[in-house]
Amino acid sequence: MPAAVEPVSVARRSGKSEVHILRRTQEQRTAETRAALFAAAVATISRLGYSGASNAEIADEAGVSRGAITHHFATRAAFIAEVVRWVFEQEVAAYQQIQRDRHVGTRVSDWPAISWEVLSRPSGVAVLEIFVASRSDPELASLIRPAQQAIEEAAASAFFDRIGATVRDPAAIRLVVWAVRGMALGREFIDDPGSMQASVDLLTSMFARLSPSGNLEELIG
Amino acid sequence: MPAAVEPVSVARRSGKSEVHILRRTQEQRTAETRAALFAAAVATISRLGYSGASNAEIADEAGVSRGAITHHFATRAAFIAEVVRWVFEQEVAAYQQIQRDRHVGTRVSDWPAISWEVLSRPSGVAVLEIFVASRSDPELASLIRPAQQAIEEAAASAFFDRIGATVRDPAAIRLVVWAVRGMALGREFIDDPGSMQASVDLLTSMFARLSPSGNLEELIG
DNA sequence: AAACATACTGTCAAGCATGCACGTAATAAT
DNA sequence: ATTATTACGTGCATGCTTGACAGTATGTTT
Repeated sequence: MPAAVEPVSVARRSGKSEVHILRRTQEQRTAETRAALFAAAVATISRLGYSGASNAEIADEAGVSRGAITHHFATRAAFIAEVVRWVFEQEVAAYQQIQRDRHVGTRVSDWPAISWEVLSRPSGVAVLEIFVASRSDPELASLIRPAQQAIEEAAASAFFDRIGATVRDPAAIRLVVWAVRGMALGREFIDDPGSMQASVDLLTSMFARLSPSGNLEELIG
Repeated sequence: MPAAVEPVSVARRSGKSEVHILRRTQEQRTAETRAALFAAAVATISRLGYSGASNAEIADEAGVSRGAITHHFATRAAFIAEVVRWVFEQEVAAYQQIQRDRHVGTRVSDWPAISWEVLSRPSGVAVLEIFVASRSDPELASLIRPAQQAIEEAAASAFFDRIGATVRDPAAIRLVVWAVRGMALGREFIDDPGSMQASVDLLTSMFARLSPSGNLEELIG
């Protein structure tokens, strides 16, 4: 049936050959579809929660069929693991961009606000949900474990280097990251989500009062 | 078939009637089975994660059949919601017992350690997993919402009353509770789970240094 | 332009979880 | 004792999700 509709790339007859208005290289098609799938996964998990985010839902959100997911990723666990890595890359970039654009991050008291801004976004909460889900999925757990370690080290470097820390005690950074993650998650379950900001501000002010100079030793000493 | 095996309550013939060694009232049977199911739910969620904790797994862990769950709870969501309430009751009791037995809780700097001790237990993490799962289950979400509010108020009272707070600012208590929950969750995903204690200790020392007197105004001021 | 490679779609089978219906065992009531 | 009521076990049916496969469309190479 040559009269079939072509939803995405509209075709026209010009002479004998068909030229497509939207002509993309295979590389572009792959990159765009994968990006759309990653974004759709985050959006769908944010909207429906992890177990509500089936491949069918994600594919619908991305405007493709489930087969596209099957084609690009060997298994669902592999797909989700790549979603995690994609988000991590964006988070690292966001850390750096915030530090650069707003000239913050040189003092430890900047950490809570920066972490909150990055990790409280839908993608941050989505990744946390994936982490929780990985506890019932050994395959997924084994795939995201290395990614988790990588992000932990990347975040640590981004923070420690910025303040010029002499001791790289992970306790402070873990406190900030997981406390902020916990608050981001908790925001989903309280009546007034905006009120969680006050708790973040309190953590920030505690950091600032304990380390006026902004260095880490003063805080952990 | 009178020769059938009776696995739990052994029967003996004495004269014409059968007396059972383990004779419990219906009330006792119900209470014990429900308690076993609650404990089994927590244990199974801790071991396999929420979506790995099917009713079949939980029933196996409790030593009963799936039918027992069906009998006692109208639906799975109702079952899980009662698990949450059961855990909350235990948590409130644990808060009070710790404060009583160890004579702590009169200073805000006691909060992190007490919260950690209670919320980092398997049941605390299990409840958090249930909360996350409720995002994809509207029925479950609507059932645990009131329980969540109740525990929040109960915890607030337990803490505020104990330190004799004049201002009952929820920001501090939310910071502690959700930061601790986040750290308890994070502990499941780092290489050395024991190292999270250092972050809890850091939070504790920050509270102590900012509020040597132990009252809340000093901390949030 | 023809042949090939890659991207994507639609359908099907298998597995698993929940809820339901019915059967059996244990306790309570008469 | 008997009958009733409650507690619990077991098999069936439905719905949903993932993975597999065969087919179609689009892009690339020669």
